[in-house]
Amino acid sequence: MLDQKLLRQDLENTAKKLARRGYILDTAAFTSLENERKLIQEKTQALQSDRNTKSKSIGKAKAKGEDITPLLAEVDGLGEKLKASEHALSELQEKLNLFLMEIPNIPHESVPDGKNEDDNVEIRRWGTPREFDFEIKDHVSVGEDTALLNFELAAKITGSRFMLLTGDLARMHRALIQFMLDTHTEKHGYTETYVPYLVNAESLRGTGQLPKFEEDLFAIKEPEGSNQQFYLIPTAEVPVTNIVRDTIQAAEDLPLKFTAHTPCFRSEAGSYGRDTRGMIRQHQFEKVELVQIVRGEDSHAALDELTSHAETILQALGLPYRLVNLCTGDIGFSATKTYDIEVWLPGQQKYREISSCSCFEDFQARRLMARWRNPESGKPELVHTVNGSGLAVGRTLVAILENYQTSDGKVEVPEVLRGYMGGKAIIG
RNA sequence: GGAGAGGUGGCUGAGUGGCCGAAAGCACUGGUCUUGAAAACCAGCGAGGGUUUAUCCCCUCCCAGGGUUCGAAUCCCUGCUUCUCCGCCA
Repeated sequence: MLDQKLLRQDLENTAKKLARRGYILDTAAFTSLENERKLIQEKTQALQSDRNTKSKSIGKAKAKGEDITPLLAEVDGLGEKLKASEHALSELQEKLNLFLMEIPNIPHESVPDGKNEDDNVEIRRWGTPREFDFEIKDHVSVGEDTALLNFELAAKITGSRFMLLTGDLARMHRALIQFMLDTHTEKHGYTETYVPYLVNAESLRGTGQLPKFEEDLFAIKEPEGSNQQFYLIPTAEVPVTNIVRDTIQAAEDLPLKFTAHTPCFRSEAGSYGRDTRGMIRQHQFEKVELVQIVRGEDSHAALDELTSHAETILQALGLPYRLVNLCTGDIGFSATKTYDIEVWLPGQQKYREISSCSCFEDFQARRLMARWRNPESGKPELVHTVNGSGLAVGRTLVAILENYQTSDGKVEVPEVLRGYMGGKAIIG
């Protein structure tokens, strides 16, 4: 959520910045809502003030034993008026709030202009794609030919866009998670967390998935007699970032650095026909997430640092990748800047997203009311949030299957994973 | 699932209808004292919003949402949640 004050004081300029990402801010609608808000709020507060002073004088008169009937006559009807005014105000504030909640974040100056992913800017490449001296397969063929990956069974058990891993491939999947978590906790200073996979609507509002993107989520059927709606998490970002919702952090505790492995559940609404083959786009996948809660001035440096932490994993696994600065038309709703890390997939002859690292500045923090106490002012200030995948586990598995396939249809185990796999060097 | 007790500022915790945004203690900040520090003493110290150049002033907030009342932290209802005991369970 953007700062209301910013919209009031610098509306045209803000609209211009939002236009860079293709969002048309309805400035006339905002101005009229805001003007009405001001009017009704002042009226309501005047009525409240009136009620307070009159009620106090009744209390005092009563204490002195005076007759209060004339005073009671004075407040007659005030309650109705006040109630009506308060009601109008809360309705208006709800409208204004919804309006604000649907405005995306302002792109950072360093984000390149662009319409869609074709306009993203490559920053650097790491590693050299391997030359194969045999006919290569894509990850689906490698997995199915070794009988370690099965989509048909998953479709029977559940439906499309699910997968089933067996034997050494399931083990490698687990090994990847362990390796990523160990690296981030031991080498990069993150604190491992285990979090709920079901979250409430308030948490999803805090990180920006609600109210706008409900169709991307799996909602749990509401329990009988309860008014709590739960959702399956689309990313660990939601439960982990919400650790700091409604808190004021001490300055010396920042930055907070959390990592968590969780499954992620996405309905993939609007992606019919995309990546239908293979495990690139699933309803359920595992991810190791990195989250940093930092002071405002540190957030863009933190983004660079966090991105490099994710890159470390690919480097250790020996998987070639490139780093991309997403353009204004491709960054997510809540992000002010996003780097995508794209891994090389020989089966597709393409670099494909394997991690997305974003800086949100205070956009999430404002919704979360996540603050820290600045010792210089003594006042609470909004924190900045930064997060990224370190990495998407399923897609990492895809990259290994394709990059490490052998001429006899097996898969070599990357060196760093062998310790997690009982020393195995080849699977399949 | 059953029975009971709770949820108040950064923390502990008092407050059962008006004089309560809220005692007291801790923590924190500033000062006195001290060569310095500690102790002691003095003072300050919740958050959000409106208005304002700013001070002032005003409004809201004692888990959340409703209700009663001229007036609610306090009374009533619903939900959430924490703790204790019993049952069940991995």
